Amino acid sequence: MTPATPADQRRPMRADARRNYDLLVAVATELFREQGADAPMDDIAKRAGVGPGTLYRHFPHRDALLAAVVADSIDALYARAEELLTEEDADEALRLWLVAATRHAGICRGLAASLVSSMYDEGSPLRASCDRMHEAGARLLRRAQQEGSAREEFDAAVLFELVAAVAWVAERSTDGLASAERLLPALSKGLIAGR
Amino acid sequence: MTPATPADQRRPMRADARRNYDLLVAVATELFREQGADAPMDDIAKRAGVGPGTLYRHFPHRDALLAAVVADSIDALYARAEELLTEEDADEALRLWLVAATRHAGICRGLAASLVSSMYDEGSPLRASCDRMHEAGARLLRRAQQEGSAREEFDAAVLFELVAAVAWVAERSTDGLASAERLLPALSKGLIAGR
DNA sequence: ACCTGAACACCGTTCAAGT
DNA sequence: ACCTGAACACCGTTCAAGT
Repeated sequence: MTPATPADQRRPMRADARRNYDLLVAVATELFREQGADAPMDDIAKRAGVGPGTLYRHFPHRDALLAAVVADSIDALYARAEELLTEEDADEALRLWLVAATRHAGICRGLAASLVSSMYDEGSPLRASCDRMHEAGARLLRRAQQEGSAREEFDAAVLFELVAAVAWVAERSTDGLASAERLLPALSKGLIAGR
Repeated sequence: MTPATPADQRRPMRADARRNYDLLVAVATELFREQGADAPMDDIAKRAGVGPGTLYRHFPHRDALLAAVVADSIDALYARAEELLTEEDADEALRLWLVAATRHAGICRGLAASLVSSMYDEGSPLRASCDRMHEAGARLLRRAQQEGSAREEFDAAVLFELVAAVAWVAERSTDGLASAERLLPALSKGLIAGR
């Protein structure tokens, strides 16, 4: 499968630049978790002790910073997908994937929105993350359609959007992840019982 | 059922104030539709030809303005719910409600988010709209559970959140409502076919 | 009672000057 | 090659002065 090759490992950087890069990612991870993905860029720069210009040099858009912040979690989620592919019950594996993916999107408020947007935006820095989640979901869905009893008419794009949508609700509900867990069964089982 | 009694019909106002009030709602309706519910307040005031202070006097929060803007559509949606309650097939009525409610949330980008937030916020000016949609959904769901084959374990809150979530996805997908229509069947039928 | 618009705070983003 | 931070643009919100 596609190995993780974040931008920060490809290109060599001057030592002070690398220090700033890493520091900015660490600080952004904190602030995004505390305040959501729309935390002031200025605050991130300030807490990292650099000028705003430095922040924008490394990460021209907010999404570029967000992509760096979630890179590791995306790796973990992808690993989880591979694990689930070895689960004997294909339907159950798909259900567990929905749970894992929803939890992942809960890293910070606003992530679900950025991920969905990147689905429709070729040039987004989050595109790689989006694609990997998409691919992982596609495999699990296909297997559940062939070996299990997942309906044929749905595809990975629908899967991805539904997960993002549920994560989005969880973001603004006071009982957070609990609300996501109330919603997910409706996706797995459906509101109307099959004949 | 609860009759529509918008704030602007209860309290008498000086003629110029009333003119400004109505103008602001009309202008906001336009701008929200064009640019989404986060259109600059200043632009609304400017296009209406009033100072920002006047706007804030009538509508202390953005949501107060949004509530006034969607009041009519909420009435229409509620009427649609009553109509659907007379439909013979209770399951089909519920399905059609999902479609109607999703379309309604598509009035402007950002509406779904405000509606969901108001669900968890007692004091929100959108609370009344939220409650009416909630109530309408509850009736249709209950009937489908009793007369039709809707699953017992879901409630109106779940219904409301799922509709908002689907509308939210539609807002940021390039193919708009079409994507909502791809997603809704997954809610009605469910991803995994019942035994 | 209501309106006006200047004023302030806040934030994203750029860029000239530095090392 | 990279950093700094002043500067600008933009927007939400308030409030003193007006009618």
